Amino acid sequence: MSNEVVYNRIPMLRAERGISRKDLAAALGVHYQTVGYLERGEYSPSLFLALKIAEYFEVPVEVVFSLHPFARLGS
Amino acid sequence: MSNEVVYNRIPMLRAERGISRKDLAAALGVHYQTVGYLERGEYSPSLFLALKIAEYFEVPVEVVFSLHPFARLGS
DNA sequence: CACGAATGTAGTAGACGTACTACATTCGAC
DNA sequence: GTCGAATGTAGTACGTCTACTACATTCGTG
Repeated sequence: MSNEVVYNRIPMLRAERGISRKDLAAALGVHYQTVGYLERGEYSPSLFLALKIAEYFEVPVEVVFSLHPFARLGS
Repeated sequence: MSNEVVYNRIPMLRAERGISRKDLAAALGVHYQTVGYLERGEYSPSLFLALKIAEYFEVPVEVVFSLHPFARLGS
């Protein structure tokens, strides 16, 4: 596909909860480097992993992932 | 990853709107066979495609895709 | 300084997602 | 019965996602 850019807020959600990448990876059942790749935007996760991430953070998928850039915190 | 089963309601949403697979595929910018594979559950879409599908149907991702089976219409 | 924790970079390997072509099947309309 | 539309099946090819290992960097603490 073309232009497959998916923005994500994993670093923010993880920072909010104060957990490390390693802990998040363990909770999701993926390799800790995989979380690193996602946070750096090197690629976007599979739908399966995205759903697990949203489920883990207890937020809708749209809160974590978006086709359009997220607004900065300062409204 | 293991057990990567993602359930989806694409056939229902498509039936509700009365559009063909070919039309949906064209609207999403993917091959019409790709939609067929998704509906038959042969594999789950990328997050990018999943977000576009939800956006197209104007519903949250969770309405279209789930890690757990959807309830039948009869409550 | 030495150490560990958290993160970034590099590289290989295999499974999955998508494109694409071609043909089969079902079904309604003419 | 013939035709087209919608759908299912088969198969190849390629790029992306994930796992995994190893090493580098930054930073706080003893």
